[in-house]
Amino acid sequence: MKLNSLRGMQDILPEEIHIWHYIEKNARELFEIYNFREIRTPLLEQAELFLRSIGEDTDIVEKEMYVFNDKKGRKVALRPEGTASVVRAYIQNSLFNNPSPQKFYYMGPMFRYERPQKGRFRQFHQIGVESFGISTPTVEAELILMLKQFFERLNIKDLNYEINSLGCKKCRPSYRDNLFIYLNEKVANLCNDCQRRFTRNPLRVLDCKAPNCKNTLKDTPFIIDFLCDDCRMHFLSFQKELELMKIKYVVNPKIVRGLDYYTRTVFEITTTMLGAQNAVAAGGRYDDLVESFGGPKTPAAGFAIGMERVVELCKEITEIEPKRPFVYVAFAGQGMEGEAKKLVNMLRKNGFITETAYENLSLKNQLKRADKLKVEWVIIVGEEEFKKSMYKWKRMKEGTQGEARIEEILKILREGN
RNA sequence: GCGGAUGUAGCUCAAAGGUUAGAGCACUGGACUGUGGCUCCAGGUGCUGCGGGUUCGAAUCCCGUCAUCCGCCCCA
Repeated sequence: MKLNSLRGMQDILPEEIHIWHYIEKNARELFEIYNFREIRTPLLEQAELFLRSIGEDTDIVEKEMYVFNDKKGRKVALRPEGTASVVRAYIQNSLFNNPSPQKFYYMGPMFRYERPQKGRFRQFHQIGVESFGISTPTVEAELILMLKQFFERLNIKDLNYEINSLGCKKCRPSYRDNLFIYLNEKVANLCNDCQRRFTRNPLRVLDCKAPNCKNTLKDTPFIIDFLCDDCRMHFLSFQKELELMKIKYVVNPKIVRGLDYYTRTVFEITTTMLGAQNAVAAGGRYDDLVESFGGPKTPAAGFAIGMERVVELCKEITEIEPKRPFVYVAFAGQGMEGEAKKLVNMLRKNGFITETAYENLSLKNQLKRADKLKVEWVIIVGEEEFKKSMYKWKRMKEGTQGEARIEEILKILREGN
């Protein structure tokens, strides 16, 4: 019987792991420059954490979450996103007692039971950040700027920055009422999905891509026209910040987001290069979430980057060389195998990526293997040279070679590194 | 959850119901016992995704199932 990985879950092979390392390294470096620090939270949490943060009516919770009972019958869930866990950890560890802002980043797998597609998997990876304690839109602006620099580092271009405001506890109810009245007149013309959404969560209707619905909803009122004074000011000064930093953006009143905890600012960064799964990063502000979990009233904002999608873009755009062994140690002649082993250990202690023959191969075959491994240098431990305390070195690309003592060999390798 | 396309060697693909299922690349060994790439030779390259059915006979037709891809939905 052949055992395969579960649907939508894939192996990341050494072949492409270097791209992941490259992206992760850039994220760590950059985020730490902005004083975000890494936090690691469990992959498994009480299911209720996500029900209460993301929202019970959302698709994520309703049909995409991996939920099951553990051996004691507790309802647990694999995390479908990162924010809820970080908020939980922030409260549980009383991190709000530390000076504001508290800034965290994380990277790791998330799980959603979705139908797999290009750029969409059941186990996927996100790099995310969360910033707690500051209510001014300078926080969101900093997040966007940091994202922009992140993508610049990776040489990813042609991204669209779209922003919107969802208002707050004060202004959203009046908008919702208004939208309901408006939609009530048109509901007969909407698609089946939208008719369902209309009763469940009217805001979701705005996101529909069906041509007919789009047309019917041309004149739908938008939330940004119903913002309270505070929210409007917040949104305007957010845009001002973006302009100061020369970030090109588009206000897209249709961005609704699939998680209920967002307030005020939301944003999406999209690309046209990945087909239907076009969001590479998204996030927003969630000023009520910490408090709703029993923490002190704490404004907060964050974003998440879709790792697989960024990897895909990197494959198309940048050439990142995978790591290859640097030196191959070959041997020829009586008793040289042991001497070769000593040399291998020595080179490895000196930090060179070293490979060697593990079986008794002809020198020809050893060189053949070295060639296939694409190593830069071969050191041959040969009987004749060994008598003179020398080794033969060979630079594979040029085919040049010579003899040298060990100190010189190390020097040559260091210079060639 | 809905609609569509596709599953043959590690990879890219042939074989239009009829011999023992093929080609290129890759892989392993040899020609070459102290020198890689080139060439030549030899060779695993395989439950034709899996399970049924139709047929004298199925990679080929039908049904189911699983997987992948595309679209919807949703999102990162």
